[in-house]
Amino acid sequence: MEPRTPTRRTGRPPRLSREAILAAAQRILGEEGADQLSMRRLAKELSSTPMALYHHVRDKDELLLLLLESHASAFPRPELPAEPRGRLIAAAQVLHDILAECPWIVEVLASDDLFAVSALWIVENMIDAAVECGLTPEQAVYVYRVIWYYTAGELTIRLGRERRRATLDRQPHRTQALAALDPEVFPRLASLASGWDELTNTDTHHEGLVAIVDGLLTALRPTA
Amino acid sequence: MEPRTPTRRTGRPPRLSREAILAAAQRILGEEGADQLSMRRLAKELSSTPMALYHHVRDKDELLLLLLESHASAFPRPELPAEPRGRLIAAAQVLHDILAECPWIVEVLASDDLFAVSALWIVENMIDAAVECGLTPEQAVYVYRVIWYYTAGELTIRLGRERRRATLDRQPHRTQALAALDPEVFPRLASLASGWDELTNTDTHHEGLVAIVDGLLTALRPTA
DNA sequence: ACCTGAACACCGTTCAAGT
DNA sequence: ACCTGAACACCGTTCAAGT
Repeated sequence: MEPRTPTRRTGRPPRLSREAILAAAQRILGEEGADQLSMRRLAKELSSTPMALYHHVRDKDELLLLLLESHASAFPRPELPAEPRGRLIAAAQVLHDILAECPWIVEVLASDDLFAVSALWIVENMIDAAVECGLTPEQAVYVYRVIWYYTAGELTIRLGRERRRATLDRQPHRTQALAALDPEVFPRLASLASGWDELTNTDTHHEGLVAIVDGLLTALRPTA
Repeated sequence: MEPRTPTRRTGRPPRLSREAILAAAQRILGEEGADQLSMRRLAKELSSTPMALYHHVRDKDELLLLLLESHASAFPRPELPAEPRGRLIAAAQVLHDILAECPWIVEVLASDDLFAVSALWIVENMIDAAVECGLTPEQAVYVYRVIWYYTAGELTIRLGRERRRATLDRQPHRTQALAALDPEVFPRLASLASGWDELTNTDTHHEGLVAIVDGLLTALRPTA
């Protein structure tokens, strides 16, 4: 009379799982960098074949989005200020901080400017805060987009720098190219040449973000 | 007594040339898109072999930079306003307009945030205008960088959209994903869902740029 | 149901040889 | 000097077959 356990399995028991695949992918990402993460390399890491992976993820893009998803959901979710301008800035900052640890995802995200669901609360907060700042919903989306472009750009260039570091910097450095410029036609660039690398390597994301938010708010807000 | 012509050629006469290679590359770019431009495809276009190309360009990156170079130098160079804020904005706008026609270059440019020499006058003008706005050279470079990130981000996402269009849009659209959100936890996103695509497809680069410039100037400028 | 092997249709680039 | 062919060391993905 005892019924057969309803969750009876059929077929071969799985050797791989999404979790195992994601864990292996994270290992490669951490130890060898995003450029080394290929379906073939990942299969090797799991002592499996490339094709076995396609039983657990639809394609490589889905794999990358799953990685972002797990990274974003593990990220500590900070208290946001109640005051709208501060909330907008703080939310945008979290967005940046989450993605700064996986800039390789921007290439995937760029295809359609949207996100992992576990990061959607950030977008919601940004738009809501912008509306509370006195903007229309349409303007709020526009503010969100400008900030997203800024963030995506910073990440793209961050990724480029990382790649460059990985390729061991054998190419002539930009400082030299700048120093070689004719100071008659490029006075500013020529005089800045020696300090260029230092200037462009400093992290100024946050100040830029604040300035952008304030610029947008003053441009759009009805002058009360 | 007549000396032998000093430019006497030795060896085999060239069948390929940089110009021919660049022209063919531009043809592929225009007709089939940036994704189709590979060294092998380019060789085929020229009825040659992939390896013949390496006699005229160092590698694929150099080829892409040469393409940018020729594109940028052909671009009409507009009069810039004398007034510094306007000049800063106008220069940044040209930068954007030049690159908007070849967003695929951003991946290459991103490796080190610098340019084709025939676009350097823009950077020079941006930094010079920022200094004339009352900023220090260091602040001016920082302003340039924020604008460059914004521009690079817009281009990256533009490229993504183009790629998406090329892959024939067979994936479920974001509007659906947004509409499926719980309006209790994502009230803003849920209510915007139906208009999302339209809102995110409109070109708002210029307004964003102006707002960013003004935001940066008010944040940095000594309150006179 | 889950996994394997071989194959397809590509990449960028190096190297040794040909004219 | 300029070009070719074959090869190296990869990609993501599909398809037919195995257990």
